[in-house]
This record gives sequence, C-alpha cells and structure tokens, in this order.
Amino acid sequence: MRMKATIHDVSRLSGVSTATVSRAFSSPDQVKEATRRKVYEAASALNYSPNAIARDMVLQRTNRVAYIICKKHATILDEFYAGICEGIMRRANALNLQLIISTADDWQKMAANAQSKQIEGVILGGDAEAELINDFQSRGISIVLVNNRAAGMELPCVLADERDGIRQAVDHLITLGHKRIAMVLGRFSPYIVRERYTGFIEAMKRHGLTVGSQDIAMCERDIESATEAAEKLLFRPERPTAVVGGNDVIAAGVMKAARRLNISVPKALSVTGFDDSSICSMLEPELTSMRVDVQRMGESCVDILKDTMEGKSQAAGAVMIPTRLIKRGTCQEVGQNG
Amino acid sequence: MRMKATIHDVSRLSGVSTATVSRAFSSPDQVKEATRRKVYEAASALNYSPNAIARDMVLQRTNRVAYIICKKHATILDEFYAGICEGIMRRANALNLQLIISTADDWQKMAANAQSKQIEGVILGGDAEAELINDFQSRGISIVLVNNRAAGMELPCVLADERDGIRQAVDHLITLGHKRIAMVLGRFSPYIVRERYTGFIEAMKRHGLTVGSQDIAMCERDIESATEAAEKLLFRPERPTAVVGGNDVIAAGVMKAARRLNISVPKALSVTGFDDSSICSMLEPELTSMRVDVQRMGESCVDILKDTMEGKSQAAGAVMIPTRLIKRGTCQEVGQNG
DNA sequence: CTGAAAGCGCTAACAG
DNA sequence: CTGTTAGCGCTTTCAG
Repeated sequence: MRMKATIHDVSRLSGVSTATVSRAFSSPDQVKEATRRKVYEAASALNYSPNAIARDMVLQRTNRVAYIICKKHATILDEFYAGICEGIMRRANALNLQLIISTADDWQKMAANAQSKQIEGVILGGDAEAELINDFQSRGISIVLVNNRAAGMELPCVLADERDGIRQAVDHLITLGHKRIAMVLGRFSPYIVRERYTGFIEAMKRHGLTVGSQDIAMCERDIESATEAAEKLLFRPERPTAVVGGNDVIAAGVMKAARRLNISVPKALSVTGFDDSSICSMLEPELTSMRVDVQRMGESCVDILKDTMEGKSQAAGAVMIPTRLIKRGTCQEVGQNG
Repeated sequence: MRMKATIHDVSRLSGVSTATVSRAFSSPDQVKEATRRKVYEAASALNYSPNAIARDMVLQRTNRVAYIICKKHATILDEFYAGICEGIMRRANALNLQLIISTADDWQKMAANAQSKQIEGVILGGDAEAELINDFQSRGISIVLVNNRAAGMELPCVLADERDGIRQAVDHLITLGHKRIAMVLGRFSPYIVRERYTGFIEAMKRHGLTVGSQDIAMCERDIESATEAAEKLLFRPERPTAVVGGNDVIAAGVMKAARRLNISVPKALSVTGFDDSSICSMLEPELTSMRVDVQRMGESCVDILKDTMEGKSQAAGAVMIPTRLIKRGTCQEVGQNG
C-alpha cells in the first residue's frame, strides 16, 4: 500500500492551491462550482480523503468524548450499563463524535498517557470517585454524570426516576391489598441504594405503613446472594406477602427462594423487579418490573454533553427519565389463594 | 480556562530546547537525569502534558482501532457481543490503543467522514458485509473478524468452537440415554447458524442417529418465537426427550413451552442452552449450557489485530476458543420419571 | 473566488 | 547528551 494522498497531491493534480482544495472539502460553498468539481475529480482519482488528525490539530479540537464506567466487575456486561452505552453510542455517532469507552480502573491506570487522550468531554457512569471528577474538571473537560449525582458539585446528570419507580411498585402492591411488604436491596452504587431505599420507606409511609429493619434485606448483586437473603426474609412465620426486589436479578433471587420454600408466586407471594431487563420475560411467571429507558438516558447524556462542550447550556441540573410499571405475572391480589 | 501549555512553554521555563523536552517525555533515558528533572518540574508547574494529536500527526499513526458490531438491533445490548466488547476494551486499554465503538449501520452512514477516522485496525463482530470488508481492505486497514468467517478471503478471525460445543451437548444427552433429540435454532448470523446446525447433524450421525427435518425447528431470536416453535415440536405424540437450544434464550423458550404443555423439565424433557449467559442461573431449573469465554475472544481479537497492524504475524488463520459444557439442572437420564 | 504563507504542537535526523 | 531545523497535513488570514 503506497502512501496516502495528501492535500498537496490533489492540489497538484487539479491545478489549484492547497487552500482551495481545503475549502472544497470543509466549506464547499466558498469555491466556484467548476473548481470544486475539478478538485473532487482529482481527489477521487487519487483516492484522497482529508486527514482528520491534521485537521484536528490545526482546529484545536477533537470531537472526541469518552464514556467511563465506574464500576468494579462486569461493566458493559451489565445490561443496564450496556443499554446506556448503546444509547450513547448511537447518539454520538449521529452527532459525529468519536466515542471512547473505558472503565474507571483502566482509565486511571493509564493516567500518564490518558492526560493526552485529548477528549473534550466525558460521561461518567455509576459511582465516580471525587478524585476522578476533579481531575477532569481541572483539565477543563466537560462532564456529565449518569446514574449518579455528585454531592456538592454542580454537575449535569441524567437519572432514572428511581424514587418514583419504587413508589409505583409499592402503590401497585398496596392497591392489590398487600400490607406486609418487604424489600431486598443489592449493593448497587451508593446513590442508587439510597434512592431505592428512601423511595421504599417514603412510599410505605405515605400509606401509613411503617417498615421495620427486618423488612429490608441487603445482599450482594448476584442471584445466589439474593436468594439467601430472601430465604431468611421468607422463613419467618409472619412473612411478607410481597417483596419488591432492588432490581430484576434480585427479584429472580426472591422467586428462587420462594420456590425453595414452597411459596407459590404470585399466589402466596407477589414480587416486583426493577429495570425491566431481558430476564423478566424468561422467568416463570414473568416478572413485573419497572421499565427505565436506558437508551434514552444514554442519548440524553450525549446531548447534554455536547451542549456544555459548546458552552450552550450551563444548566447544571438533573435530567430525570421517567420510569414505568410493566405488569406481568408476579403480582396478585393478596389472599386470592385459589 | 487559559490556553493549554505547549512544549515551547516548558522549553522556555526549563531553559532547554523543545527537542529535549520532547525526549524527556517520549524517551526519558536519552536525557540526563538532572535535565529531565528540570523539565518535569517546569512541566508540572505549567500543568503541561503532551498533545497527543500533534504527536500522532508527526508519527503518522494513531493507535486507534474500532470495534464494529455488524448486527441489526441490540448490539452491545446483546450479552454475547457485550462480553466480547468487554474483552476488547480491557485488552485495548492495556495495550494503550484507543478504542472506538460503532455499529455497521452507523459506520456506513458516516461514510463520508468515516474515511478520515484514522483508525489503523478494525474488529468486525458478526455478519460483516463484503462491501464493508473490502472498504477497509482497500484502505489498508488491518481487519480481524470475530464470530464470523469470511468465505474466500484470507482474514484472521477468532471463533468459538461452535461445532464442538454442540457435539458436547449432544454427547452429554446421548450418554444420558436420549435418542430422540431435537434442536431449536434461532436466526443468528449465517455463520453461526451453519456451524450449530452442521454440528448437530454431525454429532447425531456419529452416534448412528439420523435427524429428520421435523427434528429441527427454526425461529427468530426472541423468546416468544422460540416458545412457539418449541410448542409445535413438543406437541407431537412421538415428541423428543431432549432438545438442544440454539442459545440460552432459545432454551428458555423451550422450557417455557414445556411448562405450558405440562412437560416437566428435566424429568420428561432435557434441554441444553448455548453461551452460558447470565440467565442460566436464573431459570428454574438452572440451565445446562455451553460456556464460551467471550471475554477471552475479545482479548484475542485485540492481540491479533495488534500483531497484524505491526506486520508481525501474517498468519491469517482462525483462532478457535474452546467451549465447555456446564452441567446444571435441565438434563436427566431418559426415562427416570420419578 | 483563489493563492501565498504562516503556523497548530510535536518529533527526528543531523550536528555539535 | 543537547540544540537546530525541517517538516507531518491541514486551515486560515490576508492579499490579490
């Protein structure tokens, strides 16, 4: 493969100056139709296409943004973050932004070189450490948080309406007559845990229901852990008639526990999930869950990021993406044991 | 935020030439300890870090690679491709490569500018069109295929050992005494369909078992479609005692169909999945499946890509990632109905 | 509308 | 070891 053609080659072959070639590509309306045509012909004969690096260099901009997932293990393997990623990707492509993807760990490991990655904006997914945020801020890089809210700092962020989601789940259960409602919560990021926890307490309180410490179980993020936690919860004689799962995986664990204890879902126990992930329709019965439009969340991130990069909107507020109850087969009126 | 410091600023403040500053950063061993220290001091005082774009320009290389998923709908939302993506990402970061992610559709839509994306290598996931491949080839961009094999072209590719995986599943079933074994296959990429299909026929033949056209059902990729297809398969009086699912989602559909028809899994029907995805352990009973180390597949892609980019290995062969049976709860000896 | 020329920030010979 | 110098490929005044 021979050297790539440059603007000079095109200039020579078409008999116009490099400046004109440049204009023909970056602002076609500034060059006469005929000239333009000549340039394009020469260009395609030479198989020329502008070198983006050279352009970026003189323009002093890169149109490059990064999506950094701040999470320990599975990152894009986590369906939730994958969904956000998909939204970010699609929107970034549509806006002609280059998207770089990384994890917080990897990113910081590369710190030495990372400084020169020349990104102009960054979307931080999950529980971003203050240090990381500060680093970007000090380098003048635009930031958007997703699924997290940095306490104290005025950063734009996009969030699912977690609290309202939990409220909808609780309301649904209460409408069905449930009173003894428990929650099993996974060790998600602090922000998420707080929101879902608070949302639960608030929603219960609103109906005059108090929740004791034995009504909320904590577990890890995996299904085994959730199953164990749920088993304890369901083993008590005065066991709940419904449990809201911290997310769909946790809810699957609850269902598994119920099966082991021979408690029929939904006849003897109602359960709800959160995220409306793909597993909902694979479970039996299918899992009632809260839909959150993760792809839209991702798209919003990019839009906001672009705005702040261009200095358009300084609105450092939170964008709330609504959440919606998807009724499936795991909830039933209390006491309908037949 | 004021202008970023350049190499000249550092040169001035530290009293050495720009060349030395450059060396201090890119080949520290070529500059005297004392000088180096001076440079670093000046640099950090100015908050300087080398501009990667300028460097890339003069070096005529970008260290930038792309992962393009050639698939219609869910892309990284597909757990399988997400796993590959995770592997690619981790390895790319470790090797200091910049990773750009896109879908085939988006990529081609951006064609005009994409030419200038300055990527040096590309990993094509799934069913890449010949046109796309040719385009990259003609531009001298290194290519690695993953989960696909381009007929006729000598391109390096990394694949899971699909055929052997299916063979293991079939062997397992046969060892358990099954003889009437059916398959439900989803509309995956042509390559995958062919491999799994052929693998099935071959494995059965090896045991002297013939498979008729009614023993293989095709369906879409979603669970509803799989459920329908399986229902038909299981409704026959001479129904199979085992079915191997084209992947885990399909297998979940088979299980769902069995439940509807009141056929107990695994007592009256054994089923196997493929991919060993996260849903296996959420199903009841837990799904026996074939583990394929997708992350390792992703990592291999990057390693191979880097080698070909550097002209090291012209070995345009296929790298086969082995596959392993994970026994869980959905398979049982035939006829053990109690 | 087009051309000449001056860089963007960095690296790589080539001398010293 | 270090400095000088000549670009990498493109855009952009500023004149014509």
